Amino acid sequence: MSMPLPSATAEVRIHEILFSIRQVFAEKGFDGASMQDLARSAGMSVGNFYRYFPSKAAIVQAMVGLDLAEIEQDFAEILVSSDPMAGLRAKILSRMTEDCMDDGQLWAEITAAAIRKPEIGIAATQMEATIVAHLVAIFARVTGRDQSQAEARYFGHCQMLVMLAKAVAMRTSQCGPASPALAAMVVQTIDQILTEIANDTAES
Amino acid sequence: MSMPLPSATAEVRIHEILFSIRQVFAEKGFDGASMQDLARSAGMSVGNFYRYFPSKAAIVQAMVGLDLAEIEQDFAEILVSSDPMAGLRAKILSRMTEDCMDDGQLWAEITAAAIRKPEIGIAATQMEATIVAHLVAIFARVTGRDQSQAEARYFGHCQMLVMLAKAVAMRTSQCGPASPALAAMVVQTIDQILTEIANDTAES
DNA sequence: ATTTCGTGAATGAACGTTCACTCTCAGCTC
DNA sequence: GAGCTGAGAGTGAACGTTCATTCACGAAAT
Repeated sequence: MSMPLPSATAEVRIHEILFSIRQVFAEKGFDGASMQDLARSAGMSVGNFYRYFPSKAAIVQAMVGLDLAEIEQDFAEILVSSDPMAGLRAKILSRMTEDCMDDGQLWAEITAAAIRKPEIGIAATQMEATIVAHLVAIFARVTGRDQSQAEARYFGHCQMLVMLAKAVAMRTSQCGPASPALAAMVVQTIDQILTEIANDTAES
Repeated sequence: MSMPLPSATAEVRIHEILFSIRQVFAEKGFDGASMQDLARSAGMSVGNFYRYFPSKAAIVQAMVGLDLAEIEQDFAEILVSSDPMAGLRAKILSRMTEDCMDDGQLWAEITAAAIRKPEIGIAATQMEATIVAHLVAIFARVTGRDQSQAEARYFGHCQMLVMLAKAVAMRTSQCGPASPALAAMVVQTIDQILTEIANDTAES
């Protein structure tokens, strides 16, 4: 479809491909999207496509990796900001309302595929672990505890936050934007988790 | 594979087929499971299989319908019990620990397929609506409000509960049983939703 | 001159679906 | 009872399509 763009290095090229493929994968699913479909959406021939990704699972792995990199950047910004807790809250809420429509669909597919293909499952599990680790780091900073103490205390909170965010995204892509009543419940739950942690600062 | 069993009516037969198919669908996914696979698992030929289900989507629709019927029976028992709130809580928690391993996998597949195939999406949406309606009925009874008032007040709570239950089931099938910390968070959140409603009884 | 980037036809397997067919058995006539 | 009938349950080969993957080959770039 799109002109190949005379662009730079192979890694950049892979990013471009992943970006242009994204929607096809979300719309047709892991098994539903054929290599022919994907190659066409990437604006290249099948043969050439295989030079970039040796298998379908590799595509998903790369896509997860890309999403993770993006999220890690968000976390980096939040961690060094003056009010990490507020920044985190804003990020979570914006994730839920902003780009969900596409992302939720994709996550539903990845979640389903993760259970079947071990390689995808590993990537997905690793992603959650990484996010949780970043959340723990933020909470450690906010409460003034060290990393391991924060992990022991807030591990469940972090997992809960991740699960909630994913669930909302998936629901949104299936049913359309959440009803105000549901949105209110979600926000309330998140706020409660966050304030419970914020009020749990270590005495000096 | 299995002897045809001399069993009764066509409807019963369909239940048997759905039961024996379930696992294949969960393991291979909507597109991944072929009609040949499914027919073999049902212990019959492809041709005969098509006499029971005209398409793959029809299978999922029937499967959702069966699950819904089962859930409706659970709700019926809860509604007439002496302490519906406790019964409901027990049911939700048992759903999350008991049969999740298989069910979560299946729900991940259905959720993903629901976004792609409108017919499946409709069935899934209807299922959620039905469950929410039953929850509203229980909360109406517990708080002594009428149906429409209960709906206006607790719609978000109900949707939240359904979303949470689904999310936990899907997570369990992907990562194994939730960590104690996460389980505690989930239970806490559910209990909070339920007690918030229980404390909101209408003054007489 | 060699590596990289690109093509798209070819291949063989597997797919969803159809179809012509068999088998079984209850109900009917004689 | 013997013989016919037509409907329901079941079969599996066959059809046309699409799939993932490969490959022989051309164009550009170093």
